[in-house]
Amino acid sequence: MSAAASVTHSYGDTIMMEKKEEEMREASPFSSPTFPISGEFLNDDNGALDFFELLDLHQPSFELPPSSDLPVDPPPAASATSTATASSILSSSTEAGAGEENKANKTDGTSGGSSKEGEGRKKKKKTRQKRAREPRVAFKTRSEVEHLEDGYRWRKYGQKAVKNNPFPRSYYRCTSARCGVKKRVERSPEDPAVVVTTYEGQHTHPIPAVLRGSLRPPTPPLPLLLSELLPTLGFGLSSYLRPPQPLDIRLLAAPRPLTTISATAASGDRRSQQRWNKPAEAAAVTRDDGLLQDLLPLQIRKKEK
DNA sequence: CGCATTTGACCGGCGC
DNA sequence: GCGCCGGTCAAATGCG
Ligand SMILES: [Zn+2]
Repeated sequence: MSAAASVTHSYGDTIMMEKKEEEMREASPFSSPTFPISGEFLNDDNGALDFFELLDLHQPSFELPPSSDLPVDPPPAASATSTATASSILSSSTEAGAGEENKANKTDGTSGGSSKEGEGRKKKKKTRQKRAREPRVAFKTRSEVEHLEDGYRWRKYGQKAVKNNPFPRSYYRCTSARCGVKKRVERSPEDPAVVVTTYEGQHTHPIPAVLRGSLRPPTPPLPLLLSELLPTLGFGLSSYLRPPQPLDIRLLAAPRPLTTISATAASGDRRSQQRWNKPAEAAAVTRDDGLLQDLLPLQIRKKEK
């Protein structure tokens, strides 16, 4: 039930505007402080398990094994500052009863106008390989802006509207020649302030030391932390991890954001979910230091245009 | 002029 | 078998 479409209003205005962001930023620089961070990690062994799908389809009731070898700590709810929307970052409980489908407008011209001008598209690879089910890692970040800087260069190759989510999902691919890492970005249907970034694959190259002038330290912040946690799950994620950082001016205002890490692992039939709540300091993820400062000018410059 | 984004079409899987 | 849906391609467009 629930006409998901109508959800669009209130927040929709704020978020929906893609280009309008710029204006919005200038207009309300501090109205909604964006701050990180919440990360969710999930791994599909071979079944391609999406936590999104889990959320959407299975609802909050995860397939958690009763044994729950891992102590699941209920997030104390991110006690966000007063100004911000203090909501539990780990909002696993998404749409309840999301089974309704509101068919409003389909961009896809499957039916209806089937007037294709050109001709059949080129025959792509005959053997349509199903792509190795690479582990997927999802990060949840509170941010107004969708562009979260993670140090890599991405090329957008698609944008699609997903069901039960008024916000479109964007598909990116790493621009490096050999690197086939993909990433998709979307906003949480319930909390437009939350941006979920899902990475898929592993980079086969070092981080482009771009970002003019100052570059980030070669030591990835998060991996260290996870390296101790992941072994429990039975896979090495440390290689993939790279928490996106909201590239936002206002972000700087946030001193010590709360970091919530959640992991969902799927091994064959079993699924185990883990959640960690740690202060940012402990995670040391928030070593924004001078990095953001460097990015600032870059952002501003863009905004200007 | 090169490259990133935009955007509609197409495709393959899955459920009815 | 058809239609829904998520995912990808590629031509066109925009931007520096
Ligand atoms: Zn890459």
